[in-house]
Amino acid sequence: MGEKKQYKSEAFAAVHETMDALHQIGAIDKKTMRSFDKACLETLTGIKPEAIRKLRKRENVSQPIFATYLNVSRNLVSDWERGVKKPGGPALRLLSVVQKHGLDALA
Amino acid sequence: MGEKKQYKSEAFAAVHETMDALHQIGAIDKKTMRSFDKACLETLTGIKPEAIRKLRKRENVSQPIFATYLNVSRNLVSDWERGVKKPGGPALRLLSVVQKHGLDALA
DNA sequence: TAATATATCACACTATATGTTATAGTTCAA
DNA sequence: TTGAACTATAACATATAGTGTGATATATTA
Repeated sequence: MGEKKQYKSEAFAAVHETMDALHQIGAIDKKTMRSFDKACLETLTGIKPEAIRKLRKRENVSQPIFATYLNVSRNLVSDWERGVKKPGGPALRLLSVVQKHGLDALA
Repeated sequence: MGEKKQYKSEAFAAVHETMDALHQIGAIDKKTMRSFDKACLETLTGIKPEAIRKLRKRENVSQPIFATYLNVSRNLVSDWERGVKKPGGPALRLLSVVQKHGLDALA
């Protein structure tokens, strides 16, 4: 039903558009559509402390500024980069988005 | 130093570009630049349970799919929408991004 | 001198994960 | 039409660890 998903690549997104069109004209059923969607969803892996620091420096911002973007405390970013604490769940998704599209994607 | 920030509006972003250019040619110093940046950073407010549900329905996805996008558990989305639990920090930022740019922004 | 960035620590909180059960709607085949 | 299988959602309990707050200290920078 035109559900928006998250894909492993733009290629997957393109394929999904085709699948979606096929579904809308009745060529494929809902169940097939659902299982297809699930297969296309991306799985998130962890990120290493140094990778976080590199990412932040790539974006050329300080820890406080970086923290404000992600809506977390400044100390947390410091802890992440030193491996004291590890980002998970929503924070991991945010970092992934920044990796792919930059901090501007959060604006 | 061309730092990338998060702005309250596109107008702010435009103004920042100008400020950035002025800084690069030495018209303004680093300190002024920093304080300007801080003033432009957006403050995140909470989001009501119904707003989360509306947002998800606007994106036309189920709770499990929505959860996968945000990289949270399926039950958590249910709890958010019923007001049992409230998203904060990184999760709030993610929801804000989806509100402004849609789920595709997380792809 | 003053402001900023970063590191570091202690403490408390709650957001989140995980697992389970139940109900209802949908799909598909017998 | 019936029923089995799958999906979505709600609901609850438990445990974890991610996160926030506040403070201090050092080094850098305006």
